[in-house]
Amino acid sequence: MLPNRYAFREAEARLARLWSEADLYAFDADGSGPIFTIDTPPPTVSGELHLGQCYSYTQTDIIARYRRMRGERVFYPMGFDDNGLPTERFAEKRIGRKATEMEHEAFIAACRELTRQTEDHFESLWRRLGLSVDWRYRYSTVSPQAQKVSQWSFIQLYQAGRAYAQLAPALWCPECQTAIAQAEVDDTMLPTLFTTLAFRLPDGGMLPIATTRPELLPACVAIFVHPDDARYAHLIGSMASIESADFSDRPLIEVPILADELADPTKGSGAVMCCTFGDSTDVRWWRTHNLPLRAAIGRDGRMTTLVGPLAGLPTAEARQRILSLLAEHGQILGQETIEHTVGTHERCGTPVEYLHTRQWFIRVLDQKQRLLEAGREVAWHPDYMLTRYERWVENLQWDWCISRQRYFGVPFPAWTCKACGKLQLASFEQLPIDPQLTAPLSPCECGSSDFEPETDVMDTWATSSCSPMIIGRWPDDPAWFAQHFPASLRPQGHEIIRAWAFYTIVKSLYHTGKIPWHETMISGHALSSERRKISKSKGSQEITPDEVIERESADALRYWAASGRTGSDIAFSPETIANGRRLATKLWNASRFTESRLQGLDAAIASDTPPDGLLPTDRWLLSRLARTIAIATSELNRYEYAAARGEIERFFWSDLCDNYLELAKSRLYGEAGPEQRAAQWTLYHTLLTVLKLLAPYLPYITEEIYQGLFRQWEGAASIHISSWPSEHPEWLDSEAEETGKALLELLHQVRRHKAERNLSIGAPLEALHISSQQKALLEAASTDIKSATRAKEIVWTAPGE
RNA sequence: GGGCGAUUAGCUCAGUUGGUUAGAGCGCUACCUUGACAUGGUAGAGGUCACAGAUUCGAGUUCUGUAUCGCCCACCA
Repeated sequence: MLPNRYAFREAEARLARLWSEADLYAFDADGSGPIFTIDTPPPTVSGELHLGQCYSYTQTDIIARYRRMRGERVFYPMGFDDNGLPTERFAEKRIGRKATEMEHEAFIAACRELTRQTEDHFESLWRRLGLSVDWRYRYSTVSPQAQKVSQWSFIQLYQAGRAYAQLAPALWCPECQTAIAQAEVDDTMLPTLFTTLAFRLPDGGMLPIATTRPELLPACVAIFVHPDDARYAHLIGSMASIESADFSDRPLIEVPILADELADPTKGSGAVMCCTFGDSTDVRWWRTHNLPLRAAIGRDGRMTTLVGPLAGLPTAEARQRILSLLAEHGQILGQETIEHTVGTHERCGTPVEYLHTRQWFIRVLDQKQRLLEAGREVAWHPDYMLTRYERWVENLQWDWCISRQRYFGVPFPAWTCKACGKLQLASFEQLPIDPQLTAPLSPCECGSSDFEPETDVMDTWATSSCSPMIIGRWPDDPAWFAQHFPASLRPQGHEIIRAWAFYTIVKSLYHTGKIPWHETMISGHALSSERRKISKSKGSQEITPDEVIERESADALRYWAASGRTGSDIAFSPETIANGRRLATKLWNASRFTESRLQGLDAAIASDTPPDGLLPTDRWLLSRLARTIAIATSELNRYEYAAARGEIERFFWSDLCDNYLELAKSRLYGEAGPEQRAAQWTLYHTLLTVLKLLAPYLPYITEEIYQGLFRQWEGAASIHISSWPSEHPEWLDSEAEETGKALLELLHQVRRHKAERNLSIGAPLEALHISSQQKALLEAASTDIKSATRAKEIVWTAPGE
């Protein structure tokens, strides 16, 4: 017997244990049937999981559960992205010391221990949330296997000429002392002193130049004006200069005045310094105009010897000193404070610089067309997300920089020969390898065995972009790889289409010539109640997933996560969570009622074959159910989980509970006989179907009811490995639906009649006068009409009477 | 500045190819302890579908423009 109350805390914990012990979600490698492989996003191990992640991971789980019930062999692994800068910063924060202040080995060991603990914690939350992951396949991007894949990928790309090292201007974070990718740069509004400097012209005239970076003056290599700017047209080609003996290695900075479209006549004086490098325009000009390189800022963010006596100062201090020196010499024409956006490193908030360093790149610029075609081969849900990918690819400016000057990451598996400078790659058998700890297997072609190991590590994207290959066991297990690559589905957030989706497509295309997955489901963000992105909102006032689960149940949290259209952002909503709770309670009570009315339940009721003598009411409900199944199925096929859920709920709440149960009550309470059996059969199968339809959303309550009420009659050990309801076109019955509509209208009128007279809905009626065109249809449902209206007698009158 | 989305009831959201009085839940009002459920039920109030044009017999739905918000990118002298 189902108890009166559903105690979710006890039940959810117990069921989660049960599923785990039964390996319920184990991938069946030897079975038959189509394989559905999910290229799960490995959450970054850089803090706690937040509600935003519960939001998107639940959506994926709903799809996984749906597919599993459809008979597909779902391969649903889970990974954790636990190397690279984000994890290092997380570790530094937890340890309270910086990586640069520790022994290399000790820092790595601390990172490993911390990530292991954190990942165990993540796993327990995911289990509690009910994610139907096959935990035997938990992976981590810093694991030996993932490192091996990542290093082998690099070696392959290098040998194919697609990876190369180059001295190049790269975005650099002086705080983290590493190159970073475009994708890691945030815009921050900062107040800045905007200073106008006086450059001298050959004719003795003066040229005003406005700048926010006066400390880069020693790195100034040119001045640019717009070719159409009448004020300066006559100056193009001549030189401008400024005295700089106090703060530069050259006493006079003298640079050419050049013309370029990118100079904006409306900004500052219309003439602008080009320094190597202040911003990306400088980089562009440096390239297109073949300008010399003068690096005023070093890797540590301090000034180089280019600034003469000021060498070694941090940039901010150098700026102050240079400004006061310029002021002393009367070289400042004006100053104002402005607000402007500065590129900052998203991990630490430090303004980024462009430095000329040796970095590893993967060539992508020459493959835009192929990458666009590949993107179009993937089915995007929702489809407009493809456009974001296309715009990103079309607007790519640089090749993909994959190297980082950090510690806890995947090393580049290579050494450089000190004698001849040739790069030596590790051999496959050596992988994974740290070239700083292990030497090459053979000497260099030139005969020397004196090698300089690579000290860089790869950016996290370089490894996480291999996720379909990591879960596909590339290249060690070709049979497995053939089964799981391309993967069926990549779920991910829309903000990283340009990063994760793009990089994954790049790698997949370069290594296999194929797209990495057939479909991708893009999720939106969960926003806090103030409509800010949850992962970015600061402070501890934010409610945690554990709290919500403890207070409201995992089912209720999942219910919220399945609201809203696929891909759209949604605000955290306690009201929606409460609705989830209500739905669970309603399911529980409807099931208890069903259980009580199905005493003496037998195999015939549980069988798929309906008994003879279904009443119009039964046939109406079944017809509505058939439509609900069809709609829910087609919505889930197009990854619109919320639309599917809405349809199921409407059917359950309104058709089944509010109407059918009231109509069928007297049959269910009344005498045994064909009419009662018809109602029992209808109720049994309708409730079971509703539970199955809701099982992907509310895995706990549906399982609890299934175990208590249905398992003994159904074959499956768990609702989650039972079969998804088939569509039953034979239940569609337009005549019964007509009757149903008439019945509902009748019920509505009777209920209004009672409400207007402040009568209880159960108040008996002496006689119910029905005047309807559909008398013939309704008459067959007399028993049920009396049941729902409590009419003692029905009097049929002709329409118009 | 560019791209993509959003703007519908007090709140959170649906509205698939343009077609009769625009939907749901919450909240609100009134009533009902009815033999599953008061974590319930019934009935009801509440919207000039951001704004301005255009196309059409007909526009929440298509087009153009404007405003506001979000994400992404660019700019950032």
